Amino acid sequence: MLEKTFDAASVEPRISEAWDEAGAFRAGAGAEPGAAPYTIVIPPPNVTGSLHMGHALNNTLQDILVRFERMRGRDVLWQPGTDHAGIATQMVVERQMAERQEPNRRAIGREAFVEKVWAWKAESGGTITNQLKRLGASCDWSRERFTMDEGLSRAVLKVFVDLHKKGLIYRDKRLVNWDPKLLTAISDLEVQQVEIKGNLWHLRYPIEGKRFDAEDPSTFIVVATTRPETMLGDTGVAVHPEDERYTHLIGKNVVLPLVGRRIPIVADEYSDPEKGSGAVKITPAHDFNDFEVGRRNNLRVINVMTVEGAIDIANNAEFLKGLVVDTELQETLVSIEARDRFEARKRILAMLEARNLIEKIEPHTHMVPHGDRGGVPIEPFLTDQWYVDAATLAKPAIASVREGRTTFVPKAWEKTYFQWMENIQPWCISRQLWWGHQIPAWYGPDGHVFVELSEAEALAAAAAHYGAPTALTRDEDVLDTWFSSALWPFSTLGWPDDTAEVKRYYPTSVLVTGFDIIFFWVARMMMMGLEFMGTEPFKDVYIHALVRDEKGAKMSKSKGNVIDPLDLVDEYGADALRFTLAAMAAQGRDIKLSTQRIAGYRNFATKLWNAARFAEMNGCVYVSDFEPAAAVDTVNRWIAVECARTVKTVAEAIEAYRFNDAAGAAYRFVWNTFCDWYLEFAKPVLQQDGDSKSKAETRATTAWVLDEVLKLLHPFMPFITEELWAATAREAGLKRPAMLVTTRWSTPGTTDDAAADEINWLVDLITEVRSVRVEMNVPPASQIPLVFVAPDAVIRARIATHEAVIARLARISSIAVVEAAPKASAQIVIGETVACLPLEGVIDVDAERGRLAKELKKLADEIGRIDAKLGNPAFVAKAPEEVVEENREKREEYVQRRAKVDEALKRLG
RNA sequence: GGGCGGUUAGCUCAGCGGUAGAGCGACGGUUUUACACGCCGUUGGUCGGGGGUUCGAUCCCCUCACCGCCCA
Repeated sequence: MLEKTFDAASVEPRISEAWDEAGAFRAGAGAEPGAAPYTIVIPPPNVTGSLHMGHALNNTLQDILVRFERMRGRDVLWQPGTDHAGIATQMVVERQMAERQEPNRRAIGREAFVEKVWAWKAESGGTITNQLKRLGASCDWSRERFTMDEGLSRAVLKVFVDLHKKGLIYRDKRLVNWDPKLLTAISDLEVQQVEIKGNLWHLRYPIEGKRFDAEDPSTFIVVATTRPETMLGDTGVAVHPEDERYTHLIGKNVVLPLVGRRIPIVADEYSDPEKGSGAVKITPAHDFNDFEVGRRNNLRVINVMTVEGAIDIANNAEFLKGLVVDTELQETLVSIEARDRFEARKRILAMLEARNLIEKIEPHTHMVPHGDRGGVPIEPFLTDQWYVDAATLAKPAIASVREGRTTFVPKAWEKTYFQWMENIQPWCISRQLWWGHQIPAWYGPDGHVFVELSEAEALAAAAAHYGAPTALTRDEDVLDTWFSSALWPFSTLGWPDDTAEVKRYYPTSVLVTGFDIIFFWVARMMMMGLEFMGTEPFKDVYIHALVRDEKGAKMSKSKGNVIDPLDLVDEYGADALRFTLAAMAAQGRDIKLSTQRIAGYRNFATKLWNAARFAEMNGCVYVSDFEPAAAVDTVNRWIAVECARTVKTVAEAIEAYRFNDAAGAAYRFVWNTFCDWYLEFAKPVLQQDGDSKSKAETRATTAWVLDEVLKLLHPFMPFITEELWAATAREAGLKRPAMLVTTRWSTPGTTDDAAADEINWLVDLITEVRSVRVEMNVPPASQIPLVFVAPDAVIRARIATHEAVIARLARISSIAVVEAAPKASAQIVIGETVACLPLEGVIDVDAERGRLAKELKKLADEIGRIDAKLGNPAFVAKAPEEVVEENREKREEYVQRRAKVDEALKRLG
């Protein structure tokens, strides 16, 4: 006997273990011989991460696809793994070392530090994969990969070296986004714009050759800036060429306050006459726009900061070049040198103020770039870094989507993809970190670079180049983590080795991910897949929504509105959470998650459980050769047809990534069709004494539908369905040939319109009787007679067939057939049939009259509406034939019904 | 400033050329032996405003308003 309720907490671990023991998730498990492959690579979560709602949604959807295709007999591989998350992981380990008061990484050296990171990974790196298992994610865990694995690292090396040899990776000196906290370059994508309430400082820069007088605007030019501390590195002032206020100054110099450098006033369209004063200071070493302006106008590039973002001028030859160290500059050097950039800002402003060089201070809200990991404002910084020529690699990747070889679902995301890909910038891939793939570049004594797969090959190349064996030093830097993630769809399958898995499982079937990493990851996989495999890495890209809190706010730690999916699993069960996410995963809209909704789907799981209990209690045991199409009883034929229809709907919806439609169709069938109606119809048969053919058929049908439902729901609710699959057999003393996870998806079914008509009539009848009972205030417990007025042969047969059901579900004491409607009764029109509830002395005749009159009016309105349409010659002429016909038929139905209701009303007198 | 998306029942959302659906809530009833995480019934919407195309518009086009997100 099944337990009274489904206990997710105790069942889930047991089922997980059983799947594991059966090897049910292994690549190809349960596949038909010769089946086509179905591959998904997991978006590798960050190894330092723990499961959040986004992961829960992302992996639930993938698991639905994977379980569905596995059950259909495809050769399924769901490839799991994690990425090494260079910066994040290095930070985690450094923080841990600090907490333990251990010497920092520089003190212990690179090798020892990297060892510590590996040790950390061995101990804590499995957190998120274990959490995914709790969700039921049916990845082939035996194939789990990590971007720093030996094999994946070889893939990285090969890609780097090959791209370098093709000229698609190169070293360049450019301004990069520098994180002064983490001391590394980061890519454009890792920069987040944060709105900051700052100031716009209007500074007076004295014109060379004039005696500065704060009262006399002709002696200075006002520049507006949000970052006054960078003024130390100013090498020009730009004004718009057509800005008449400044034309006379173009070509003149200003004397840079606090420093004394003569810097030119140049004309450049970058300067916006509408903004600030219309004149802007140019600091090419510390601003991306200024860098371009400087380049156009031949301005010097003077870096005035250290990598930590502190002022570095006292021993800075480039800064001091051409300067005379007078008392003013001496004061500046003493006061500002080595100060952090924000402290330097305060001091510089104070010094400018003291010299009356600040014209005004305007509060100014603007976007300030921050490093997404370090969280501090990034500093544009001039350094040598490695770059990927993304523009070249992007071209075939754009074509793939344009020409439909890879499709985004929903299609709207293709626009986003194109927009970014068509304006793509060189990708800075070097990072000044220790944790990651060290760049395979070695430098000779003269700085000549050798990029090879190994040190030995580099040395050999150097010997050839220099004509003698030459010592080399390896580039210290590592690669952006996304560089290795870009190879994920083939590196995880064993590439660059020529493995059977690469041949079989590449390209993958679909990539499931959130829109936030289209740029970071999807685009880069497209580029690398095309370049190295010659084929797009995936056929479809399904972009799902973001999970938000109930109010629609993005979940974030700082807002404190993060819901831990595992808390929900604990409270409602993994199945309920999964079903909720699937049901809410409508394309193109974010998910506002509310616990009420999850509770609702937990109730659904309970409903399913109870239906199985009911079946069990009534001896509904699976009959192995049961053939639904051969069923005799109408209700059995009907439910089999409804079930088959649902199977089809759900399958088509999953194929189209319409998860909410799939979940909705399954839900409605199980609850509203199977439980609310079929099982109720079955009760009189199942609960009659003795055995009958009908009882046996109903038992077999119930068991069969239940099995179909378990299969249908398994991709969404794997735990409860797997549990019931085993339990329903066990209780009957049977054993299933296979676990549900590898059992074949449901078979195509039959149609039977006659059965559907009959059951729809029955449902309408019962619903109407119930409704009238309530309206007429018939006490719920009382049984009342039902009288059919002159039914035809078909209806008579239906009445005879379903008498017991009608009596039970509509609480009817007796059913009779008469030629004329009894007086003072409530009358119900079902199609062409009139049925009466003779309630002489019970019903309120006026109320009944009102009820019928209301219905009559409704019918008249409908008919009027259709008449208006059909009376419109343009409609009849232009609308499609079937629409016109449909309206005629509908009108005919309404007219007939109106006649019946009208008669009923007249009978009341 | 540029781009994208949204605005449908009290709430959360489906639908997207033939005048609207679900879940939750609300209200009323119900301990009928699968299930009160249940059952039965009821209520509830000029589909953001305006204009256009069409025989017909929640659905297509234009426009306005408000709300998000991304990029400057």
